[in-house]
Amino acid sequence: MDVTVNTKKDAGDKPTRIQEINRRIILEAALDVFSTYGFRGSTIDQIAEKAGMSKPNLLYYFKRKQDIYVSVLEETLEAWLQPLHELKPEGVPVEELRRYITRKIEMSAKRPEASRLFANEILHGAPAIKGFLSTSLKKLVDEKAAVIRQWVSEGRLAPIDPYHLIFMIWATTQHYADFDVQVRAVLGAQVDRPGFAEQSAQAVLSLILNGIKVR
Amino acid sequence: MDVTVNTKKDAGDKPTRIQEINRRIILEAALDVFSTYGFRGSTIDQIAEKAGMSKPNLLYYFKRKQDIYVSVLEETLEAWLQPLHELKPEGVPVEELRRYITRKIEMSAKRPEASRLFANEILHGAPAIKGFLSTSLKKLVDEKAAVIRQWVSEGRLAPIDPYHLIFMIWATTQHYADFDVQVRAVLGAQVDRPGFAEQSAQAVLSLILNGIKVR
DNA sequence: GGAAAACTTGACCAAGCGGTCAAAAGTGAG
DNA sequence: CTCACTTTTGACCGCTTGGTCAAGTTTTCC
Repeated sequence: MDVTVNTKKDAGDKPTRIQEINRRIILEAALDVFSTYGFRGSTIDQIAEKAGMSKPNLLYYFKRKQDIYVSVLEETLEAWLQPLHELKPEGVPVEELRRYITRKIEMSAKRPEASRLFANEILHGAPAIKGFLSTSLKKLVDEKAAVIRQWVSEGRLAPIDPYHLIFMIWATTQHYADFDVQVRAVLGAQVDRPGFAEQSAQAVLSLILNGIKVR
Repeated sequence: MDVTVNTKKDAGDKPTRIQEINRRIILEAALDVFSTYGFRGSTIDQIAEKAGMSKPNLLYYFKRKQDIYVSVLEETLEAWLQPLHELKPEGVPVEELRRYITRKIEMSAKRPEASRLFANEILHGAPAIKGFLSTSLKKLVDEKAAVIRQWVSEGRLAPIDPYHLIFMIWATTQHYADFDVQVRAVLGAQVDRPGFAEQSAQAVLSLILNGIKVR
């Protein structure tokens, strides 16, 4: 699997109204299907049905299954990394991290499919976004790790390796989306009670923030 | 996909020497393949090749692809939950949790394929082990959550919801196995430097333990 | 050593799936 | 309205893959 995007009309031709609408519909259907069954587990027919069109019609907009997949991935990646971009060196460390964690939890709760899509992609070796991970993502993380390290060296955070801190935040915030069935199996119906998301967020927040506060 | 195991000689017939050997070989090969490509992404041929036998021969031992899958899952599940079993109410809370976390990290480091196998299964809705999750796993977690809650109520741990604590431990300890490519993309070669595993373990441990220590 | 049972495999089948194609139906600018 | 262009689809193709089968080979046990 390579990373080439190969949608119809890649060249500058501006898309027609119908094209815009149908691309959107397809990508939404594809996010649903891919996040549930993974790349290999999903079929073009499934996506086509969910999008309410015939398979050849779908293939008219995206020439290959991979193209749909990569497009969905690219579309969501941007939004996914946004919260980390907003971690500002000039803020109060604990507050900055609190906001970052809160935003990540919100995103996982609001768009669990997106979370699962990435989880699945990475779990299987990230064939489609490996390049992205080791360039853009690495750059962003390096940058923010430096910020955190600076905070630590100023004594405004407990000493902790910034990379590991970031990984832990990722792991915990995405857990409830990615492993939803497991959480449900253990906690049962209470997962659907109002306030559950807030309660989880509170637990994650308090544990991590307590762990990094200077004492 | 249902949960029926349907291996040959399910009935009491004791397996022959050859059967024992070949089942083992197959299950090992299957763990490798399934953990890398997921259930749908794996083919019987791949497993057969890795196991060094022909496809029909493999199917002589496990009648269906699912049977292999479920067997691998069951085999590893037991070991996977062992550390949690060993969380003892009579121990010193922080030390008990330290040991639990340490053991979980060791397992993830030593058998990342097992971790990925579960992650993939759960990510896709746990079709094969949903029943197990909501019975055995739930029972075990309920039990240990009660232990932790008791510790908290005795003031020996900072107040935290025990279920969320357990989820966080799972999330963080499995992250390095499940999202290995991402960790590698960000950290580069240092992942392979000796001592990296210990360093990660230290980071996870110190953050979680600091977060739950009474202050 | 030989029969019965266990094991192994090449050849094969049917279903599923990614992708093509040619022809029909719809759309919109002049 | 018309004609060029875009969009839609039924039918189809070839390859992959899960699973079968019958015929061969090896092991076991007397």
